[in-house]
Amino acid sequence: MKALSVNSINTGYERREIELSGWIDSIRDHGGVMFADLRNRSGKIQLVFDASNKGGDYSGAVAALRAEFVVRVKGTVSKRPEDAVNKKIPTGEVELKVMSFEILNEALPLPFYPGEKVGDEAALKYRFLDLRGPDMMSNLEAVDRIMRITREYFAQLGFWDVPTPMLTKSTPEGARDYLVPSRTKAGSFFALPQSPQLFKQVLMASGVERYYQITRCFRDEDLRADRQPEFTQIDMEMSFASSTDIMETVWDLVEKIFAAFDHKLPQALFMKFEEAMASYGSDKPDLSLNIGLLSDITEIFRKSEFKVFSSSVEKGNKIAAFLCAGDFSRKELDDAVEDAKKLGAGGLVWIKKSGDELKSPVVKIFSDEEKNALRKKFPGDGVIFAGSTGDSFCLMGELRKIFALRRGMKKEGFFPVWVVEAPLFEKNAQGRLQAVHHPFTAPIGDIFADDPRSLKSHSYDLVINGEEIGGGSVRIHKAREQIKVFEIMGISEAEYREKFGFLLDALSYGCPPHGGFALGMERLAVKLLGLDSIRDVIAFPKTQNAFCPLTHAPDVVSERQLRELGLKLADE
RNA sequence: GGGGCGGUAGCUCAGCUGGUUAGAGCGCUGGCCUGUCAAGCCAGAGGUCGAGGGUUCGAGCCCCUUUCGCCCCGCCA
Repeated sequence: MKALSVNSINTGYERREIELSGWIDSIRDHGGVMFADLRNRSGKIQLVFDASNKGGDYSGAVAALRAEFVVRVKGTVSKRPEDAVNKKIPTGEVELKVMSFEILNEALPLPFYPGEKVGDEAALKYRFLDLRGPDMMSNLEAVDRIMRITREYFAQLGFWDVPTPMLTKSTPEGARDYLVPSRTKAGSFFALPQSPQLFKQVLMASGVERYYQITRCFRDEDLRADRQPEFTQIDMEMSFASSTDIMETVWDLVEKIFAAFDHKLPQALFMKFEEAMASYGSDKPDLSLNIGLLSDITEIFRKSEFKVFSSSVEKGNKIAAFLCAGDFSRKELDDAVEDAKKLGAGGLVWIKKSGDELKSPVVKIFSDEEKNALRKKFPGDGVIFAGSTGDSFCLMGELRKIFALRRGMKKEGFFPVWVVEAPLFEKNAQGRLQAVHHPFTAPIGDIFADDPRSLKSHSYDLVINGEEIGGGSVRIHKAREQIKVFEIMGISEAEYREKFGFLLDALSYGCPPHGGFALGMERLAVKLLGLDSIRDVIAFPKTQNAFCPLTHAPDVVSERQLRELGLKLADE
């Protein structure tokens, strides 16, 4: 196959006769001479159909060619006149004097043209046109590059790509499953995997030692800009490895991927989960925000005359506060209070601080002691914002983010951080303990002896600029520890045997210690390319209603298909 | 499940306090034009104003219902 990249055609090709295939991009007919661009995925070059040129077939081209027709052209590369050089394209110094052309396929007038900015509905319905544009084309190339680097990297380290089932078993916790009815076992269902988690652990029990996979995961939950019902994980697991081994292995890959896009990542920081919550109010701290960290000022106001605070503290709430440098107008402060209310706060206290001077409608209620303690907590100038409603750290963390973005307090570049040692359990809405990470995460400490609520885990999430790029952990590799975790979570023996029996079996017959990690490939790509939505790196994404406008999936099926599966639709 | 924004020509959008025949740019069709590259100039075609109902003498505009798209909360171990 002859591979001539359009972009590589330059003056070195002058007077050479070449043949190119591609699409007709912008036609410019001057009457007597017609220009058009030939575009394919490798670039664009100007075609010239000249009436005065022997064999140029100007009138044939004018009559026959339209935008986005697919053609094969033969012609001679020639240098453009000095004053006709186009600096905007790499091939701008040359053009192809077309001697003959063949229309490989015609195109109807298009709803929109490749590269044109168009709304999501049209873009997804005519995705092939959208993808034909240079931006989407380069996004697809970027994803290919990420996957190729990943495969080469893991192969070199002796990781094996072991595919795991797409038709598998529904597991009780986590996201809603996509279900696939079974024909041979009517009334039973497969689930599409939410991740290959259990299979990769079984592979460790099998002695694979080093596994990786670039694989699809499915979760039937509501969509967001960074969430699709199906997405891609770069998944890995290794035996006999410590947290550090795994983080280093993942980090080297992430660095290589960023380097392939000319980004040098700064060394990732390590931050304990606790600190992330205390300083950022989030398990996904955004270190690119140039705004004061959260502070706990609960103790300052525990006995305050300012009842908004003291009575909230009495109810067991904490008071979280941060300092935002710079001045706020009255309107901005009012907006800030509105923001806080929208997030579910009863209100928001603001205190302007300049040197030792504190100004605010509420500051006259504060005692001297309280004022001094505030000055000590926040030595800088600006506005102190404080909130005491419910989960005040989470809420103030959100506000902090909103203000920083609104006021342009965001640093350029990537700020990676490992968030480590998340608690093993948290209380859910029903008051039961559930796993913060997942129930297969190994505890730090003794699951049998220690208070489960105080146990931390061998977990590590990689966060870049406030976005979770991936997460992993060292796993529990002993059956009796795994069983203990299920028990703490209030899962009955019957249930964990039924749902996780195969995992417990695998752990019971000589399973090595192991751990692993999974990167969200699309999220990584979006960060890398500076895009807003993972739809931009997925060739055929779904809308927010999990619908595909291109294929019209999901769709109804025939009565016969349902019958074969032993299914009947409920009325209405 | 909830909050917000939006749906007007093929595409991107404007449309005032409810008032005559709903506009623009791009694209499309035809004509002119020999150096453009988002070509230019002239002319033309193109509309169920997402759908349904209501208020009104009169609705693209107001009200209700519904549907689709986007952003967010819940949810996503």
